[in-house]
Amino acid sequence: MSHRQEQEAVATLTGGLADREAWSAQGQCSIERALAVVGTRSALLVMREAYYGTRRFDDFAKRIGISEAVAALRLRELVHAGLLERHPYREPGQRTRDEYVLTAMGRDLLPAVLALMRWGDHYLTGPSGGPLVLTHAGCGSPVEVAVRCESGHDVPLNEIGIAPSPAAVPSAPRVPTGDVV
Amino acid sequence: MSHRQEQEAVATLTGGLADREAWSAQGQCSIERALAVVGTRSALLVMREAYYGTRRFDDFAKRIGISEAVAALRLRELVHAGLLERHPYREPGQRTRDEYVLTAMGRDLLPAVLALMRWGDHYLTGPSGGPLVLTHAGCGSPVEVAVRCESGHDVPLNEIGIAPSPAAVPSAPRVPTGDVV
DNA sequence: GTCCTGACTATGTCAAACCAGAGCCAGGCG
DNA sequence: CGCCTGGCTCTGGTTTGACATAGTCAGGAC
Repeated sequence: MSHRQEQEAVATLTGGLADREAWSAQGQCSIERALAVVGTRSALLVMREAYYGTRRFDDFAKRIGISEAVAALRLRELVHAGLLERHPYREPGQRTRDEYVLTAMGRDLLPAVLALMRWGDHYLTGPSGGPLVLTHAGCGSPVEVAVRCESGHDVPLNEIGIAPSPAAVPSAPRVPTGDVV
Repeated sequence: MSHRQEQEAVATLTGGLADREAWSAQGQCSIERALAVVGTRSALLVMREAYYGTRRFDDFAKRIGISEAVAALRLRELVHAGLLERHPYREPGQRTRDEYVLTAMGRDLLPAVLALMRWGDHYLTGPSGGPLVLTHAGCGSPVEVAVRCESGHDVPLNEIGIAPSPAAVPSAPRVPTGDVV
């Protein structure tokens, strides 16, 4: 069943994973877990609006173009999942309101959303690209999403190796949440 | 309605976008377009399997854990959208079959899927991280997804500037001399 | 007080996503 | 020739996502 498949797969499965009859990514896969949280259209669009700076309930609903019922539901879920936090605030002379602000967890999803956006720019729009251009505020160059390794090499997509996590091995250097910004 | 919002937004809206009452990302947004293609759980999981090297109909259904009806539907959609190609092949001594292989368009979605996976590893699993480790085949270091600019700088998430694309905005704000920000 | 606005909640409906199980067709094998 | 396997399609049903409309509730403005 797996004759020429390995050659042309994007990633290379190693360390016992190569026998695809022997395992399934089902259940514990991080992609599935992520999709359980932000796997709906409206959830990702809520995050998009949050990145653009939207904080208030009505604005989310209006700017995304979803009903208030859906906005309420989605915001509640995202707060519960930890991507957003809800807290009261008050503008001078106004009553207290609730606003929804990004947490570190929510901010760190941005690369995934950006990657999706860049892909859409490239393949799903006309030759002019997408409607928005993202630039590095420091230098003005366009922003891109790159796959690379921690040694700093750019990693071509066909040079990715996948191995089972060394769960039994003493913990590799792990960034303790929240400093990536 | 936009008082203190700009300060704490992740990205900075520029070039006329700052007035959020005046525009909406609705409709032309590349994120929305991308979601129209891979916005379902099963679509992204099909892509995941394709990255792992899966090519055959039954294997997609079995390894993802979706019904064959859904697999058939999703594969047809992804072929139609251009992420996969279907072509016949035959193993020696076997009858001809169809296989589904990634196109460039499909391969280029990998960074988005990887970013999602890394995020899931980080925030949705225990301290040991996700079940799979991705490494650069060349050097063995773990793979990560980075946001950076074309000049090569790493771009902290709060240093992203967003401007209307000079080509794609029909009315309103002109940004004449290249990139402002 | 009454009004008005922002932030929701409630109700009822429709479509899409998914599942389980049965059926169907092509073609190599015995 | 009939069997079996791979690769689907069909039927029928549930769950989830979304919409539109209407209602509630708190609290500053008047």
